Amino acid sequence: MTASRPKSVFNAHGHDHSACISDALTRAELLCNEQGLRLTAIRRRVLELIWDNHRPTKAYDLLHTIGQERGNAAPPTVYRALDFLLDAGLIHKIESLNAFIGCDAGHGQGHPKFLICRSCERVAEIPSPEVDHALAHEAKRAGFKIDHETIEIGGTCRACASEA
Amino acid sequence: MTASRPKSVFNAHGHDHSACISDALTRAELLCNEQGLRLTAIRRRVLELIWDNHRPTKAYDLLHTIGQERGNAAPPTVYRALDFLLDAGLIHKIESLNAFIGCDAGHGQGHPKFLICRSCERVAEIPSPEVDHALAHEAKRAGFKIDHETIEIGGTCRACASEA
DNA sequence: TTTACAAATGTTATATATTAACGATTCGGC
DNA sequence: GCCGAATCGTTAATATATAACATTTGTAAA
Repeated sequence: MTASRPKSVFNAHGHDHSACISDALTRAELLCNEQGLRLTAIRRRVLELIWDNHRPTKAYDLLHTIGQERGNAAPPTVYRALDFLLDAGLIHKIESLNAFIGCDAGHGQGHPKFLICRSCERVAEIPSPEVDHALAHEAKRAGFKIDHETIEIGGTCRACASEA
Repeated sequence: MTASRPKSVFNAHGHDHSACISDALTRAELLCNEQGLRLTAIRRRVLELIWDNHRPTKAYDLLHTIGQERGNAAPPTVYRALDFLLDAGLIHKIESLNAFIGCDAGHGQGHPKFLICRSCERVAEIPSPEVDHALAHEAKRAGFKIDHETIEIGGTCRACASEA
């Protein structure tokens, strides 16, 4: 919980990102302790690699890195760790990119929603009770019971727009 | 533009689906004529196969069908047709399923949004100015310029819920 | 109408993404 | 220490998608 944490990942120039990583790992350990889950070495390392930056990470990038570090790693090594982290709510999958991003709990109580900058490739998780409410309203109108929401907004962040 | 067209694809029992298909193909031809695009035999057939029902269609299902019909077909055959139809706005990709659905223009002026029933696998394209407005508001707050929205809501439709 | 260029398609190969299946190991409770 | 469950190693298969280059076709200018 460092003062240098940026308000938005889109203004992340020179922020103390090591704090993001260590905070995420600390939160993961707390959550696993609370829930009796085992944050094994592989799982922890995968989470750490995903938090290496604020860009979504691809499964095969993880596979290559883990493979180099351990001398061996097959796809299931990575996908099992990803499944665990997804189930634990520690990461999210970005469907439109086939990639994974650390959960920073920025969605609050609602479903996660993402702003994805196509220029810097950073992804911000945003809360929006307004969007949640509007979608709940649409679902109710259609008699549709919502289980899961995939909300991924692609575009250009403020920082990249002002650079252009 | 047939009277038997259902209000929702979730209440599509016994509707005259051939009208859905022919309407979609007619609209495609009009749009291509207007815009100077070429709706070739392969592209037209792929669009027709996607409109075969109101469920998302996978690329390799198309590949197998086209392959049988033509005696030959490699992945690029299908993916190039899909790219064309996507660019023309005639189909949408459902990112969370890696599958494709015909555009029925049900999103009106806004970005497309989908209700996806996990039980009957039907997909409904819904308009929602309310959701569009809420997302535009969030984007403005973040200084984010929206290019594209992926909004895919998974759950259970009314018809499937009442069957259970 | 021939030529020439661009668009579309054919073809081969490969990269990326994901899961199945089964054996070996390790962890935690008894 | 023993046992069952969870985790991991390993091999293989399946699913999704793109790169690269050759060939053909459509179209419009010369």
